[in-house]
Amino acid sequence: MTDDTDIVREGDKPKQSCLLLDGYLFRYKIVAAGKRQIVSVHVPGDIPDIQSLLLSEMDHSVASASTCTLGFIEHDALRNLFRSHPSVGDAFWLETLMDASIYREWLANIGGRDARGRIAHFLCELICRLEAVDLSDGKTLKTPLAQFELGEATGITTVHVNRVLQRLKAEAIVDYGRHTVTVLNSDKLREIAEFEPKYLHMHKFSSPNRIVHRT
Amino acid sequence: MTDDTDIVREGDKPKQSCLLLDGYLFRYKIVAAGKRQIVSVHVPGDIPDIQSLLLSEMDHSVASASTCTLGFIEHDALRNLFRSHPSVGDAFWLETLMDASIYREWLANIGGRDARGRIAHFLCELICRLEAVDLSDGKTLKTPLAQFELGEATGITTVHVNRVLQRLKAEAIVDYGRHTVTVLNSDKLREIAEFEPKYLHMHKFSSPNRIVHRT
DNA sequence: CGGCAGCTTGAAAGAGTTCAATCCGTGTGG
DNA sequence: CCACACGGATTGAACTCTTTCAAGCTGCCG
Repeated sequence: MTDDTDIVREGDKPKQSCLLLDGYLFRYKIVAAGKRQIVSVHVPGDIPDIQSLLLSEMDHSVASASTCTLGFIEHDALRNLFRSHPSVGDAFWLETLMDASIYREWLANIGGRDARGRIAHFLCELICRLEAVDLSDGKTLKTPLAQFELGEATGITTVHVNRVLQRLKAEAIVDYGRHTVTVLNSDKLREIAEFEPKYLHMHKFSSPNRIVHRT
Repeated sequence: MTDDTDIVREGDKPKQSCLLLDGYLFRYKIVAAGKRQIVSVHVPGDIPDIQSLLLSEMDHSVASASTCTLGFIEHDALRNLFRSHPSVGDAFWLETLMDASIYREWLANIGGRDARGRIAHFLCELICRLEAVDLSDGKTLKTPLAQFELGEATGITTVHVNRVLQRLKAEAIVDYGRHTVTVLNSDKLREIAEFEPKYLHMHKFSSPNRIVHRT
């Protein structure tokens, strides 16, 4: 699956869900103004659209943010799986609940912070989630979104995202490169973001992070 | 339960969930800046915190927006209920999914629209949800939030909320009174809001809207 | 070696915020 | 039953963050 390709579109009625194995994915909605709002970003291990299991029609789209690898699981298989193993059902529900928790935090982020804070918070969250699946050492990560997409995720103009990123770099806090994001001063970054990771409910995971079932 | 009282607080580990029978409830988070962000509003029939069933520690607070009536249901009872009746489990999961869908729309709303559009959208959604439970005729509703709270929900300053509301009234679109909100021109309101209710997944409900189990 | 997508830059305009004072409705105590 | 008190609503003016527009730059793919 290559860059910026839709995997499911608003209005679709998928018969399978996907599991992200490698790369980044994001969900977005089109705001009538013609703008696109990215509402979540997904990292390997996530199951970005189990919701289609119960809500037949997609209310948003899912697209790949990078070259990525996905596994597809038929809805029927999923349904059988969690009928016979209630704990699997719980796990899916939990996934949904954690998604919701992240949405709440994003709302607070976009609704309550200025551009600088929003971007810092976005990055803190991503690092945290990547560390949990061993894809970051807390300092470096593969750039998930282009600058303009970062803007679409945080509700900021491309131009302004750019200026904020430049300042963060000049202040030796983060360097948001095209391929790699490098955190230069994570204390400062967290401070700007007022980052408090409790909402990620990370303690739920011990390694191995997830048990994955394929069909 | 009277006005603006916390029902559950961030950090709590509730052993019961509540069902909103009458009045309004909202969830909020404190952004470190000292601001409060309201992340959702609930109307009668909603079960605002089933999530505590699986996510033990609250990552946000729930408060009453008005005098309201609630039913409490023990977690143990809930768990038994949906263990023995899988379809009830589905119903709860569905509730969570619909919440998530609303969060996504709110993100698009706050991230993508200006103050006027945000407020219009907020109102359109509320009316739609209230109509579904026969608490509005589409023109009139009991005011859910004070102006300053409307600001906390949409990420706008009280002062600016006030100015926007004044204009909406002057243009004969909505009259946001202290006790009652009156829609004067719902076509125009929807137009400003670019409102598209698909995300509410309303077709899921036929009357009677919900089957409620008490213990 | 194009050419295009995405990144940069500058200047000007605008939406929304901040601050600070005033008003108003309602509920409370005397 | 009146008067004060307080939370919320209003207003005005100054200010600033963010957007907008528009043009130039750059790295990378074909």
